[in-house]
Amino acid sequence: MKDGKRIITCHGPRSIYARLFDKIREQWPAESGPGSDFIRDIVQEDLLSGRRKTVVTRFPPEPNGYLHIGHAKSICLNFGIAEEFGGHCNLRYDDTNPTKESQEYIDAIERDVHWLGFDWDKNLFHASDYFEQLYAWAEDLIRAGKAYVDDQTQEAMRAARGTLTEPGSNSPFRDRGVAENLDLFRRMRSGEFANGARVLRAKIDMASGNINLRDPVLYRILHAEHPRTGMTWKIYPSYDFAHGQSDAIEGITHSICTLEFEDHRPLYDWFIQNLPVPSQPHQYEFARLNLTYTILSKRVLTELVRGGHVSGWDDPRMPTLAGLRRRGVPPAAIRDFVKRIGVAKANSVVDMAMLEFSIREHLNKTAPRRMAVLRPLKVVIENYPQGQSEEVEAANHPEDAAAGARRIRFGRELFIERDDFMENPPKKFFRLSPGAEVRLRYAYFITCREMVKNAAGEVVELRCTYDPATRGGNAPDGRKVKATMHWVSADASVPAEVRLYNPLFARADPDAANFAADINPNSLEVLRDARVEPALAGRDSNHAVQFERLGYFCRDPDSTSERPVFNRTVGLRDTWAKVSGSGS
RNA sequence: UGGGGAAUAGUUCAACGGUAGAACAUCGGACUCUGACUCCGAGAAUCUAGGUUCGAAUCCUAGUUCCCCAGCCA
Repeated sequence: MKDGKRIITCHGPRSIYARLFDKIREQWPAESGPGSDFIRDIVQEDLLSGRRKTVVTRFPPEPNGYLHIGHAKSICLNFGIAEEFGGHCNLRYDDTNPTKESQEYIDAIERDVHWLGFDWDKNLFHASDYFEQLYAWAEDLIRAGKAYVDDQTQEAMRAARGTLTEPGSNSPFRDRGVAENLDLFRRMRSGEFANGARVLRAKIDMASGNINLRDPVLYRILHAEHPRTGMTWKIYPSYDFAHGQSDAIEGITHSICTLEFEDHRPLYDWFIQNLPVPSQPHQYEFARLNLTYTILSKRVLTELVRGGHVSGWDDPRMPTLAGLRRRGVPPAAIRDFVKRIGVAKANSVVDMAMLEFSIREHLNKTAPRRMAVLRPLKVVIENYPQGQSEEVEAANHPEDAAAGARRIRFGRELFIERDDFMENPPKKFFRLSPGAEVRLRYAYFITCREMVKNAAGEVVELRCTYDPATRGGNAPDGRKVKATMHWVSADASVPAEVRLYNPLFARADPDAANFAADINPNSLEVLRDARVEPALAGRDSNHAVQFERLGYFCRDPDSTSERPVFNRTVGLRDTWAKVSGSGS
């Protein structure tokens, strides 16, 4: 604290607000930390000022694909705000386009939102729940002379819409009488006309600088089966005509969406003002999530799946929630990540390293430690008695004694990691090399005496000696080794398949328009000869584990009882790889 | 050349006329039976030019750059 320091406090309305904010915070304490952003500020002020008595939000996916981590940002925002301010959040399907939607996606969305850790309780809705009401409102608009049936072809409509810099021109059908409009619209509903024959349009302003206001389409004819309403409807409302009104019906107070809808807001408001809706929702926009080395676009993700570039929506390389789940990413890590990146209106690309940090941070605390050797190199302990073996004790978690310990079989023949041996080690390499002594974790110090090579000159086996006095991993004479290495017993270990994942795209900034060119050919590496300690073999659980010194892994559903398959969720930070320049 | 938005360390987000701060990343160091974790430290930013003000990232003016919009997609 400095002497003579004076802070000129701001009197007037601000300080009053500051006190009120404190009060609000007491009343609605955020779960962990104050977590604030411009949207939460708006919500707070609305509650303070009395403009709103309560907060109701909604997460409104269209069931035309799987949810990805970008949706997680929206889910955490909408459900999070509702929770923090004592309101509720609806799950609402924006199911207004039956040609793109399916039950598979509906099921996947519910599974994924639940998995992420949110619950809509009874508040599950569909835009299709409101089709009848929306239709009635459309007729209201027609009666008020604010909507008309347009017979123009799609091409003619496009031509008459004008361009970004030139105004559009009125449709020749714009001034049709109310009776004729009503008759035509009802016949559209009854299925009398073919797809594309006519549309219902709002009569707003063909010269507006905002193209969304140039007589937007309210209804189009679609003879298609809807996952929920079947063949009942032959016409379907557009997004613009359905969304705000659905919000109003549900009593949504804060309708939070992404930036690209910013210039739909005037249209959103136009409907709210011109229709007898039961409430007055407002729309707010935030910047969607972008991540380096991936593409968060349903279109691209769909093509990745359909084009066979990945094994499915839940391929562990996919940024989908299903993919992240299969990859072994804990939902809590995703929530933490979303909290860290914040919410703002500036377009941004978040470094994938931030996601990885959240994942590691969570897994470090929760994942039991195990030993596994990905690329085995055989080690024979020459001075270890033939035909004998013993058990050593290994802690399940170094920072959590309550996690207990397990016993691991040690014997004359072992496997170590191929990367942990170098015949001609560089200076900073302090693992195993000819003549060097290292510790086998929880077991003994061993020294490499001899290499066995095959005809090609490759090292296929190491002949070592151990120091029986170092049992448990400590030398009674106090001598130190520079490396501690993981290992498994040759006999008492289980063969496993391990799948290593690298970024799906080779560039930090892949081109969504031509994504195939940027796909990383080495995004998946399958190791078929891995060996894991037996404790890992039997378990059905897909709980995350740490393979010591390697990374966090989880059991893949492709596992069989005799052959487990593990996915690498994320590697450990690897300072050595940086120093040596050898990635893996 | 229309309309709507956004510009702060490498990245993401704070700072709401009064000391530009955090996290991730990067680089050092300590510790270590995981080259992990943890701990300590360092470098690193207000788009530009004017103006208002005792004082500007914040207000004003003019510019620059980037993003979105011309589906009967959402």
